[in-house]
Amino acid sequence: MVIERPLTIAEQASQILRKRIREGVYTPGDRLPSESELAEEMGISRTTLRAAMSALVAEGLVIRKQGAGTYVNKRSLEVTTHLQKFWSFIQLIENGGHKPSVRQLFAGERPTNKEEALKLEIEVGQPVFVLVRLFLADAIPVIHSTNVVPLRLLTHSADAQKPIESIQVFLRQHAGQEIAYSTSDIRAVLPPPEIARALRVHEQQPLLCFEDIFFTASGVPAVYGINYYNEKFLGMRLVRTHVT
Amino acid sequence: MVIERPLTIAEQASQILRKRIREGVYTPGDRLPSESELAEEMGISRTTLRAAMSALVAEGLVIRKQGAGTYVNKRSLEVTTHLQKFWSFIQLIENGGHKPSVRQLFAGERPTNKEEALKLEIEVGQPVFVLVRLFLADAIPVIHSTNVVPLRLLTHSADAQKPIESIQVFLRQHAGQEIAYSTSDIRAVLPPPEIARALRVHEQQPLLCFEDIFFTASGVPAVYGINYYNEKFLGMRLVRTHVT
DNA sequence: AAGTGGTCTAGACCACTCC
DNA sequence: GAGTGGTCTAGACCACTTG
Repeated sequence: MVIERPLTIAEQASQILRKRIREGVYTPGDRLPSESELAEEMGISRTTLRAAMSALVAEGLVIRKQGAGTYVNKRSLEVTTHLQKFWSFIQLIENGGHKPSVRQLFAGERPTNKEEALKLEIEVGQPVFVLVRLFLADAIPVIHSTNVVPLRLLTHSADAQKPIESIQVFLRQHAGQEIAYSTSDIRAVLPPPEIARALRVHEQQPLLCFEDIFFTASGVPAVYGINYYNEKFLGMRLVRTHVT
Repeated sequence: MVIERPLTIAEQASQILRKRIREGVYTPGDRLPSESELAEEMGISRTTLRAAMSALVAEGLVIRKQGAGTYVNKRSLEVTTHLQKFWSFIQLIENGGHKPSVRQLFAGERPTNKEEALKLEIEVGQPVFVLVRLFLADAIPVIHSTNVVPLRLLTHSADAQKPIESIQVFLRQHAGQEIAYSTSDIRAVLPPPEIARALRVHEQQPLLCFEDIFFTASGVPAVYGINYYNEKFLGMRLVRTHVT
């Protein structure tokens, strides 16, 4: 059971605007109604509408021009991935226009190795829960993901059978912990033989590797993840908006 | 001559807070004064202070806990790069704690090739201004950067002698254009021989490759950039904050 | 001059934690 | 219950473009 926080007014407004763009009410290159008009139409303050609009700006969906208006980005369709907020690989693959699926390769306990212990700030050999998954886009393996969680964080024991959707949800359910932030080290690597096999690439094929650490609000490392990403099949595109 | 926009109140407040954290007025793990207190102290509204604080949150410098307070992230020091922001490579290297320097390998005109023409949406063979630079951290080459600008955008001809700091500034000065947003495709590649030589790595050493396109507000591609990044010497770390 | 986005305010109410 | 951050409002003034 997942508890849903009700959407804020600003989030609802964002969704309405996103939908209108998607459905062509506002078409690429068009100027949107002014902020005041939209705010009045939706019955919200201009401040709140601006907050809603800022989300679209950050996504590169619209572009603000002071004194002139806000325009639908002509290239909004080319923009797929938002590294800022990509939390779920499933969504990443869906956004890329592919059919996502997951194969759970391993889920169980074992002692930590040195690397993991260092990153999670625990003693070597302490037990951890390990989750290895393969994400497929249209049945082609694109991401190999390994996640490691210190066992002592898990209050509710994990059911190894049930597939796990996202690490955030997993932690919330089994540890009562919320992720406050994460760091990702981005590297280019030649894949270890096992990974290359799983992703069906040559060992000489460079892969993107994301080494993530997820922290709770108290600054405790809760998850250590190593993710190999075959960007040949699934573009990894980052959008940056010039902040004014 | 560069025209400086005066800093907004929110930006000034951000800087003050950042400075206090850096100088240890607020130390890692500490709770900051409440938003109301800080706002009153600085003589600004709480709304504005929150905007200032949000910047620090996005950087992972502080962590907000509803009902409890705002805390200085214990790991704020480990956080170096913020991919979200438009970065200048110089700053990137400085943030990594190294001494930056630039070697300009080439600056001049030539006709486009097919790839560039495609990305810049111009005809093959149209003249472009090309800038090839090598960025060094403590005299070690870490980034090989090639930028291509359609020549017809450049109203003020470029002085090939003068070193160029950043593409944004270059465009502002020589084309009167502002960058509104950019897209970056992130890939892992084996470097072409020339790049490998410049960065002093083996050709079998995978490198991160950022393929950037910078757009003006009207959605016109203004710069096409290919940047090879040797992350072995300079970590590329991304921070993501869990948005509430 | 009119209209647009950019910034800021003072104040309200709510959800949450427990300093 | 007191104090904190989270959200929202109505309105003001400014900077900018010319829809």
